[in-house]
Amino acid sequence: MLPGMTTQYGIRPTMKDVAARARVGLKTVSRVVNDEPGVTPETAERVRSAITELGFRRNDSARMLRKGRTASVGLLLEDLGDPFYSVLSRGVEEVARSNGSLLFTGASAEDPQRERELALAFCARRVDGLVVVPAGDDHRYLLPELAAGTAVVFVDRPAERIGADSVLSDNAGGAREGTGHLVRQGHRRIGFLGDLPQIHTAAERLRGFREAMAAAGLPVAPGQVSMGPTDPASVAAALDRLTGGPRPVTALLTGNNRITLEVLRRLPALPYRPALVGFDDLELAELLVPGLTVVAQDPAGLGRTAAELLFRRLDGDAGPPRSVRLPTRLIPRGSGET
Amino acid sequence: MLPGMTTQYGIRPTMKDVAARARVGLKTVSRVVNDEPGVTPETAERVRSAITELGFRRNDSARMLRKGRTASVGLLLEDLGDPFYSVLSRGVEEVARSNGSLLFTGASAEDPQRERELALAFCARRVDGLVVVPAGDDHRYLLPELAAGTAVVFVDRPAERIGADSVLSDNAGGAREGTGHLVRQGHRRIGFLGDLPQIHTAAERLRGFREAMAAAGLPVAPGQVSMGPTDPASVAAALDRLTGGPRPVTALLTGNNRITLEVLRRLPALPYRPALVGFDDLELAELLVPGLTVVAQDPAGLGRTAAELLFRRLDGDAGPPRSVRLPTRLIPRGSGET
DNA sequence: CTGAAAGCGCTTACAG
DNA sequence: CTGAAAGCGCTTACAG
Repeated sequence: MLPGMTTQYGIRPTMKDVAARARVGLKTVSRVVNDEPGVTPETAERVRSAITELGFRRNDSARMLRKGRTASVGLLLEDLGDPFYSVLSRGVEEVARSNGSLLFTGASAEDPQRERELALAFCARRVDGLVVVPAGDDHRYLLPELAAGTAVVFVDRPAERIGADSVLSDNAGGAREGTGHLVRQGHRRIGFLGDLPQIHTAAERLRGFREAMAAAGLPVAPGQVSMGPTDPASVAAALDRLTGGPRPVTALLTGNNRITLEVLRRLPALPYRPALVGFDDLELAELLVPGLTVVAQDPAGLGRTAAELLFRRLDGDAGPPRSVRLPTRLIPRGSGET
Repeated sequence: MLPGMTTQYGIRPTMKDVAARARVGLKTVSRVVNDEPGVTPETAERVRSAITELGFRRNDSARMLRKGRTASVGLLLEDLGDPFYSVLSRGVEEVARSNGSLLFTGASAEDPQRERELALAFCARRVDGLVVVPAGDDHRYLLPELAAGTAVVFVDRPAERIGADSVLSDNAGGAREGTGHLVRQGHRRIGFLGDLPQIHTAAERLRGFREAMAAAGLPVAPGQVSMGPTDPASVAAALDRLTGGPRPVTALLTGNNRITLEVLRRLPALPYRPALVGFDDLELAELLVPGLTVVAQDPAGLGRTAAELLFRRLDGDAGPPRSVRLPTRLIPRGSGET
């Protein structure tokens, strides 16, 4: 216990307790706690002593109930442990902090039901705003919240069936660039190994892949594309299909960091080594032999941009829903230049 | 807007509004909202209609002000984007979710002042408990909070100057094992490249290194140890010192994932290639050539264990402060076996 | 089965 | 400069 403290275990002193001890009114305590003017130095000093002695700490939850705003925002994403999302969340946290907001975080694990429960739980706590990496494909459940004034910005994937701000990477453009890069290396049978097709980013990257192939006049046989879950076994099976048939691919564009990782792990087991471009950068990519060529997104930028847009809305910006698109960047390091 | 909804922008309906519309008392609405018994089906139905029509959603912040517990916990760590901490936070999040709690997250950026501000901000929101990766070396500022009943568990690094639960990796043991491994490969001049010595984990790992060297009867010259900041330039300079003098080290134990990463990046620039064991596993470690030998921690286990301990405290466990130590695991992959 | 009153810990709007 | 009353949106403890 601190010197002079008289706190009792499990009992939090309130402003009322402070007021009693300092022999002043409640409002005077409130003035001192909030640095409002109009308190004589002597009175203020008496209040401050009482605060220290009792170990008083203002209850911000009660305060916010009265004030209306909670100075908190919710961040909802797939998986806190995924490097892509963890860097994204760092971006959101930085902006939240600099705007004086606390951050609720939750993971949906790609489950629409869980996305909805978490988003509504955040809203029930009356967060001022929500940054959402959506898992579901229908966000109308947020309409009452939007109507009530809760700001919502979607990031990485767009809002579905409601009008809301979104911040996305140029997924199709990135896939076009990655594919075009492989085409320029002379590849004609290029494979695309992507995530579940109902995931927006996966569909967009597949679209970019197809566009680039079409632009190069190259056909895409069904056996060149595989969309599905990204657990190790599924990716391994898909890789075997793309590289194992009568006409195996000579190059591969992998649809996200988890897929790229699994493909890299399986590469030694393949009968040959296809050229490889991965969507998303990996931390040791440059240290592999050959270095891993990637289409890099800017996860920190996605998070920062989404959060900045959110706070602009909270500051009163009431324009129509905005859609921000962040560019991707091709980084050749060797694996895609064979 | 949903069919039949009459919500007005920026105005949230309250239980009072629902009660008025359903022509019942406030308490009856409360009963329906909380699935309490003692409401006739007809009355309940009238209330439910009013809830839907108004788009009512209970204000959980107000609820918790009255109930006492907030069903939320705070997680405070160094950096949300660091893979080690992001996996740790996933562990905390999982346990929080399964205990029905929401999670506040904040990053201290290794700044004691920021740690304190964030921890107290969480407490001001009246989180039920706090999981803290501490940055500072004096946590007495939390004494009033502990006294008031807020549960606090320290993770990755211990509490300083207060008694509180902690969940740590066996840092000294892991460093001993990594060093011993290099000794068994025949190395005699082994270097240790660690984080700032005031960081508990860094000091512990250095201690383990020294113990293993002493146990092997090997001297440790000052030029074999470097403790300092982990930005790229500092690590590069330290590496040059350890490998550049008249008696360069033949093997190296690196003190954490950031340091290992920087050393790996600089390795090609060195005149020779020292054997290398890294503290912390890296995602692509097995795919490097040679594979990276590591002393792996269990970050998810640290997070889960800390959160489980926290909720046990919240469930009433009032025993003396507990200190849990999680084992590390040596994973030989090639870089340490030369 | 139903609801009016008091209270959770603050701030707001006023009055002195 | 100071403070009593009302209210934020709920739940608790009672009474009918």
